[in-house]
Amino acid sequence: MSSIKDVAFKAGVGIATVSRVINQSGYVKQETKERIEKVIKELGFKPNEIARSMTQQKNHIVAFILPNTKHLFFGELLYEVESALYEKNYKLMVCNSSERIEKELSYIEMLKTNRVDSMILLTNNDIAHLLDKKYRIISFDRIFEGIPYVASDNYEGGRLAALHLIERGAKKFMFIGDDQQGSDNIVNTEVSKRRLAFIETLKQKGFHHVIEIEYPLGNYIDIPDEVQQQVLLHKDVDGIFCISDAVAARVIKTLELAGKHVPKDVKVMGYDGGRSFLNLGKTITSIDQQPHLTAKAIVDIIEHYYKNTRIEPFQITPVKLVIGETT
Amino acid sequence: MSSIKDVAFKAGVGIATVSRVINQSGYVKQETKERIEKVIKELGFKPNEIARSMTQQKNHIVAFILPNTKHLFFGELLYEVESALYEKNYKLMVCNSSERIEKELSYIEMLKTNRVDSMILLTNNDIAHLLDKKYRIISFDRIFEGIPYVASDNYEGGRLAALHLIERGAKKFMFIGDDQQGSDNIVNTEVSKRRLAFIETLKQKGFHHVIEIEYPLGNYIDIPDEVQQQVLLHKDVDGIFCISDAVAARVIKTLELAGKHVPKDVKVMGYDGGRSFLNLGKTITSIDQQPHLTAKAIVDIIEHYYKNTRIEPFQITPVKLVIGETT
DNA sequence: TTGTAAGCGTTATCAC
DNA sequence: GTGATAACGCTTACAA
Repeated sequence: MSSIKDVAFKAGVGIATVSRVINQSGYVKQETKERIEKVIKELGFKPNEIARSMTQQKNHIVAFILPNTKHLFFGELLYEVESALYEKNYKLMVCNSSERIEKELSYIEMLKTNRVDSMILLTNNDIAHLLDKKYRIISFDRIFEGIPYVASDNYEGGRLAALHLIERGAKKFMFIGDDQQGSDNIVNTEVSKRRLAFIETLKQKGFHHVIEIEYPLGNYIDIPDEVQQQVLLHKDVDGIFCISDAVAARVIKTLELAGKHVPKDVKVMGYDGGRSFLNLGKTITSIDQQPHLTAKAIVDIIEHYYKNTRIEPFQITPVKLVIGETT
Repeated sequence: MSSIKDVAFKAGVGIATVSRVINQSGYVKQETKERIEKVIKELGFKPNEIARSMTQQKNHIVAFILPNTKHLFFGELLYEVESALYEKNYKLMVCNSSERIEKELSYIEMLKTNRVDSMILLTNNDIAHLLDKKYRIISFDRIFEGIPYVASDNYEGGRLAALHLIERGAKKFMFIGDDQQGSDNIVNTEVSKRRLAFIETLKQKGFHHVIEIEYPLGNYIDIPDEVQQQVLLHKDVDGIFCISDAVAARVIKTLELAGKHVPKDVKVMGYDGGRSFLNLGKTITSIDQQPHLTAKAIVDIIEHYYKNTRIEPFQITPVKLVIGETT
């Protein structure tokens, strides 16, 4: 690959002038500029980004640490984040943590070694004390002291779910989620507000008894058998709000296998947007997190980091009720 | 961040010696080594990877260009590729092309500008002539002249599908796929062998008439209404093989809405592995591409590139029949 | 308006 | 065993 030197030599100018042309910085005589551009084209010269990163101590690469890219919501979020970054000319590195803290840490090292210069963090591990504030870090959904975060409006999501189930005529409610969502957990997560809002809203409307099923945080895909048993145990429940569409799908299947009709006997809602394209049977009523909006908020913060402008401590993006066939 | 210079100064040695210690190259007296390691720890020094890339003209970053990360199969493949690369200490950049050729080209530029030093390409666009053989490029599923590629055993997949449907008692067959899969297309894809094998195998078993429905390549998620109408039109068909689980899911839903029972009236198979965790209703019988195996094959080729060892022109990885509730 | 040269943080060569 | 020093390809003072 030809370098700036080759261009300078062939055009009979100094390398600084070539640099000025490719960066459109400083003054260059029109004539010189054209000559240089011609040579650049002839040689097919492209500036070496590694060398640029070297002088600027920045590479405009963002790392996204997330549990995995298999979960439908994560795949969508990743897609939106990458698309939004692309517009602004940042590049995205994916880092599957599989929820393992040691993998997360090894990825976080990339900030110290200048492999990436900013990082989006989506984790349930309590790694706050390991996050150096001097780096450009953004958290999604989890609240870490001193780290800006982005989340969709989980409280509103829980509220909408409660109101919708009430409107559909449900009288006896259940909430199903994984236990990291509890408000008294080590990791403070925005997600816990789904349950909170759901229960508070029901209370306000006169429904004081809500069955809460929480289970150990899993792989986002499978839910334990006990949960399914619990669902069948409470035969009078007719309105169920699940922490995700994946959980809702399982719950619906469990109910139907047991001879219950959804939504006639039981109304079931999920969370994330119901965009499950492999949705055999019914489409799920859900709360859409609108990942394109959270992605935009994340990229906004990243830009503020790079521009050294003021960063809001957090950004909450709107959610939307999506009515499917399960309520 | 402290540099190698700071370490050298504080340890009272030259920078070359420090370099030898961090790279475990060349001879360093045990005593010196220990002193340097102590200083490294004290300073929290980490070598700057940008500078390293500078001298080595390599950054061990791999780009993965793919249509999107929303499709379940892509999300899985991405996960497996990233995991396999992680083991070997490579980093992965994701590049959603949304099937747009200009985005693909802009990502391919990253090879020229040294932002990444190898690339996995998953595309339906005919960009063979734009791919410079001097770069480390690997294609998934598509055959481009002179570019090594990896694919799962699509022929075997089609064959297994035919045999399974026959075994389940189907007599009248249909294939549903998108038209880029046709063998006479501009882009030569391994995927076309699914159809080929399906039809050839049926013929061998005495079934000579297969209805083939092909439609313009879509976004991998929606299938056109016409396809669904076609499905209902051929009332005597009782064995359908679809190009993906996503398509199969739609077909099944269409059939069931029309009052047909799957699998009693019609047996339907998909492709990709049936791991649709949002699978309400029935689980789909499918051909598992075993993305962990293709991922491994891809990473193998990448390693050969870096080591400058001989690269096989292609790698075909095994598939597996997964029996669900739709056949 | 342009060119020279220092510097970014490493690695690698070559004396000592 | 070890330490200067040149390179890697660029940006950016500073001088001309």
